Amino acid sequence: MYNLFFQKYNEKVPLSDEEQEQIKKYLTPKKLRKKQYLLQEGDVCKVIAFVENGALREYAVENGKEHIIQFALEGWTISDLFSFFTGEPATYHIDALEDTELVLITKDAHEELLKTQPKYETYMRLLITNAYIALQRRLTSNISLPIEERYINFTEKYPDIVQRVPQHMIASYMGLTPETLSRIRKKLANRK
Amino acid sequence: MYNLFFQKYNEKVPLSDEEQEQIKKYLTPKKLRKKQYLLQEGDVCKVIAFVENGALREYAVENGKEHIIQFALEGWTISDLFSFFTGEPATYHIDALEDTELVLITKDAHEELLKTQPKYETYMRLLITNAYIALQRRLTSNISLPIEERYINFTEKYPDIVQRVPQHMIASYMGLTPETLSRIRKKLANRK
DNA sequence: CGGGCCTTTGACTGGTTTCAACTTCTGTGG
DNA sequence: CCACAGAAGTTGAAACCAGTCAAAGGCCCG
Repeated sequence: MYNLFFQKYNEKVPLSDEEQEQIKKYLTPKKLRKKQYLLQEGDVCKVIAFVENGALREYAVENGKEHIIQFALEGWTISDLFSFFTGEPATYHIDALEDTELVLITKDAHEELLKTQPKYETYMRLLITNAYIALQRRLTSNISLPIEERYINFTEKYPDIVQRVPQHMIASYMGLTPETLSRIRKKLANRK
Repeated sequence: MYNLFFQKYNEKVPLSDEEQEQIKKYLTPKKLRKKQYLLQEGDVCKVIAFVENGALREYAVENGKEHIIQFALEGWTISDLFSFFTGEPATYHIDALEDTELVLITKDAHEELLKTQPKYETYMRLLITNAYIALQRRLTSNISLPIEERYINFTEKYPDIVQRVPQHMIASYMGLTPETLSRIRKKLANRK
C-alpha cells in the first residue's frame, strides 16, 4: 500500500523515513469499482487522488456529450483542482474505467501537509508544474498538428492507454467522433 | 518599477516590507521594443517574465505557420517553463506586440529565492496552479464548444486582448484561419 | 446463448480551409 | 506631409475534411 505513491514522491523530492511516516498519516486509501464515480459534476471536489493501480477518466458533459479531458493510470494524479482549491462545484466528472486503488489526499490533509511538511509544498509545486507543461504541449499539438500526427503522437506517448481504454474514449479525448478516429486508423494502417 | 509585480504577488502571498526588499534584489528589469524577441525557438529559456506593461505573445512555428499559444498583458507571467526547468532548447518563440516593460526572474534568482524565501515557493505554486486551471478550461472549451461560443467567451474574458491584438493573431490563438474568424465575426454581428 | 456496446463502413451534409482578389489601414521614407 | 508599399481584414468560389445519420458485424459480459 502506498508503494507507488512514495516511489513517485521520492523521485521528485527525496524523503527520510520519518517524513514518509509523517506523511502517511494524512493519506486515505480508497478502492473504486469499474464505472464508479470519484467525483460528479456539481459536487465539490474534496480530494486529490493518486492512482496506485487501475484507470480513471475525467470528463466534461456538454449538450449530453462526454468530452474526456484526462486519463489517469498507475502513477498519475487526478483531481478537479479548480473545485478543490476554490470550493466551487466541480465542472468535471471523474470515474473508474477499471477496478482501481487510490491514495487520497483530502483538503484538510493537504492544508496540514502544507503547513507542517515543507517538502510537500515542493512536491505539489513540481507535480503541478509538470502537469502544466504536459497540458501546454497537448494544447499546442491540438492547434498546430494534423489529426493523424496527433493520433500517432498519442499512441507513441501513451501506448498503455491505447491498450486499455476503448477507442471511442480516445476519440473523445482528442476531440473527434468515434467514426472519424476509426477512419484515421484505417488510413494509417493502409499507409504501410 | 515593480509596482504591479508586487501588487500581484501580495494578492496571492502577503509580504512584509523586508521580504519585499529581499526579493527585489533578485529581480531584473527589462524593456522590449515592439517585435523584439524575448525568446527564440532553439535557445534555452533562462527567465520567467512578468509583464509590468505592454503585451507579448508566445507561439510555436509548425510548417512555417505560427500558432499562438498564449498572450501576456500587464500583470501576466510568461515563459517557456519546459525549457526553463529542463535546460532543453525552447520549442516556442516569445516576442513583444507592443513596447513592453518586464520584470525578469532568472534561473539563478529563481533557485536562490526557492532556497531562501519560503513565500516564493508558495507564490510559484499558486501561480502555476492558476495557470494550470486556466489552461485546462481552455482545452475543455476547445474540444467541447462550437467555435462561435468559444469566440464569444474569449471576447468576454479578454476584452483587452481583443482591443489591442490584431485579429489574425486571435484566430491563430483559437486554431482558426483569419478568414474563418472574419466570417464568424460577421455572422455574430448580423445576429443582433 | 443472447443482448448490448463497440467498432467499422457508407452516403450525405455542413463547415473550414484554401486560393485569389479587393479594400482599408498603417507606418515609413522621400 | 504626402505617397506608396506592405500588412490586415473582408469577401467569394471551390475543394476538402470531419460530422451526422444509419446500418451491419464483432465481441464481451452477464
